Amino acid sequence: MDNKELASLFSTIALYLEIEDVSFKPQAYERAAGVLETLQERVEDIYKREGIKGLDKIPGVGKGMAEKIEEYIKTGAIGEYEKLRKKIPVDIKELTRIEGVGPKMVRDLYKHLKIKTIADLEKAAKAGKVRKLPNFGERTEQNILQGIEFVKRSKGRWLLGTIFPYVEVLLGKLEGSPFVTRAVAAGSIRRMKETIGDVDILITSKKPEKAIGHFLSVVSYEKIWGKGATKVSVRTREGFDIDMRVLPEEVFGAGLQYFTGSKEHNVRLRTYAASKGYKLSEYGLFRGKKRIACNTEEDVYKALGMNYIEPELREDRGEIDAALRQVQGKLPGLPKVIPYGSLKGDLQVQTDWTDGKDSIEAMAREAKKQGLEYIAITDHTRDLAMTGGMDEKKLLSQMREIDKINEKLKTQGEKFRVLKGAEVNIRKDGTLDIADEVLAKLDVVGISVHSNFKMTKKDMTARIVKAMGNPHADILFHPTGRLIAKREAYQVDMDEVIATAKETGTILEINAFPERLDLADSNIKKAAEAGCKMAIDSDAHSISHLGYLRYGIAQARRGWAEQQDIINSYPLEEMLSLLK
DNA sequence: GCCGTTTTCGGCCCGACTGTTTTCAGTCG
Repeated sequence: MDNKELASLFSTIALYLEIEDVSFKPQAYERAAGVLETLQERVEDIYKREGIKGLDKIPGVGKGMAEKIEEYIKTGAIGEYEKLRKKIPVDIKELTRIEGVGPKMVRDLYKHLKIKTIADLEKAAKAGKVRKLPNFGERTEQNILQGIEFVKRSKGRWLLGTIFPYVEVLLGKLEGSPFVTRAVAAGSIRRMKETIGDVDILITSKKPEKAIGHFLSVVSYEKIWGKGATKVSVRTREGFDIDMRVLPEEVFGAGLQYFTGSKEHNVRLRTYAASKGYKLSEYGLFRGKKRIACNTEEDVYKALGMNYIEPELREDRGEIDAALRQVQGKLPGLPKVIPYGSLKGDLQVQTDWTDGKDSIEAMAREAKKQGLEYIAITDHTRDLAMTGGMDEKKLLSQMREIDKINEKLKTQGEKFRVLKGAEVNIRKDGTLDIADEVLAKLDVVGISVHSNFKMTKKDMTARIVKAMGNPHADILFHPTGRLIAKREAYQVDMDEVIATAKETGTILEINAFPERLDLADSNIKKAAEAGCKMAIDSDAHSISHLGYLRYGIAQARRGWAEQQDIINSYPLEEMLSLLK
């Protein structure tokens, strides 16, 4: 049983309770579901160790839900859920994925037409039955059909690395309009979440209608979901949604704060504001009718007695309390998260010696161009045959090649250094696939798991821990092996890996490749708290991938990491001194 | 059903847009 199943059950219960018009409970279940979704430890393990009391300690979980979790662990089912499902036997989760369809609509569709699934609904809508229901109409029926089309095609969330470059270009086009004063991304893009559901854009303008017209002229859209005086939302040709809102310049700060989210952060912030006698909305912070703050986000947080909170931290993971503590001079305050653009090197780069597309020299020159001072060439090793993995002999010959390139760069007056490295495979038994005496000659030894992903947690942990004990193993690359939306992380005890990293002085990687982003933010936070050092690497396989470093920095920021935690933000010699 | 700078009971974020209505409920973010 994993936490996600339970989270899904709870959010389904929330939907059922909304159908029944129960007040407040739905939010409670929804909140608990959100917490369980991202909880690191399995609830089953918590229960085994601390019993129902341990469950009660999970934020958002109280006595009632703790009992339901216990019931689920013991019996594999939750009676309450089964009861609700029997009463309204519909695939509510699936149906509410359709844009515009919520619990109440599901209730009516079931009541009148016995609709239980998306397939039922599609059939009824195509037959024109839906429009005849009370409070439904032709438009609603059309929207439902279009929504169903999207659900069918949708792959769900999009990788940050896919959406971010698109949005950068779009913002440039928006700023080019005389009707647009400012254009910024808000929402999960601004928080740099690893995946994005849809894109939120905020602009300020004195002529909202014209600004909206300009937006529609520069975006290639497939459909307009809705359009009002201050807001428009579209589905792009690429297949994701953009919500754009126009704000008056004077409330930009409050609006940006609100639309940046996260929802959980805002709920907590508003609740805190209310407890202090304020009202916070996208139009500002108010005391009674009087507006106290609205121009900038800094003003809003400051008026609430807090320091500015970076967008990447706004996930309701204790940042509000930390900001309050900081102002009172108490610890721990907010972290001073690592700034963008502060990396001096990249410690995982592949080249055309194995599965990369570009030469060592090309990678070096591009990295230099992007402001770096060093890169480590870390091509794959022997066991990864499909990439042309290098054996000791080939590795030694690559090292000679790197010497030549460094020499060449030096004679051309370029202040840049190419480091010798490798991405060495951790075999099933925890040994490495390159001999120690060759590893000793490398500047940077990365180690990683590329085979036997399906081992038990105990065996996988032992395998990785053993490899980290190798005196030449500098950095554990992509520590959990996950591929976002493609492959689950392998089973590994991260607490033990983090403890071993600290003990052995092994660096943990924050792999910036958009579909990896591995370590995940929650593990970065743990590693930083444990005092481990980390490295943000692009894992570039071509010159165009070197720009991925910014997603790694974003991930580090989301994990509350500071510049001192990240070894490749240090100058070369200092960085090297931190390796084994 | 949860939770506590309102602290074990009494609250629980706030506003825009849509589509159906004829004053508003539902949905979304």
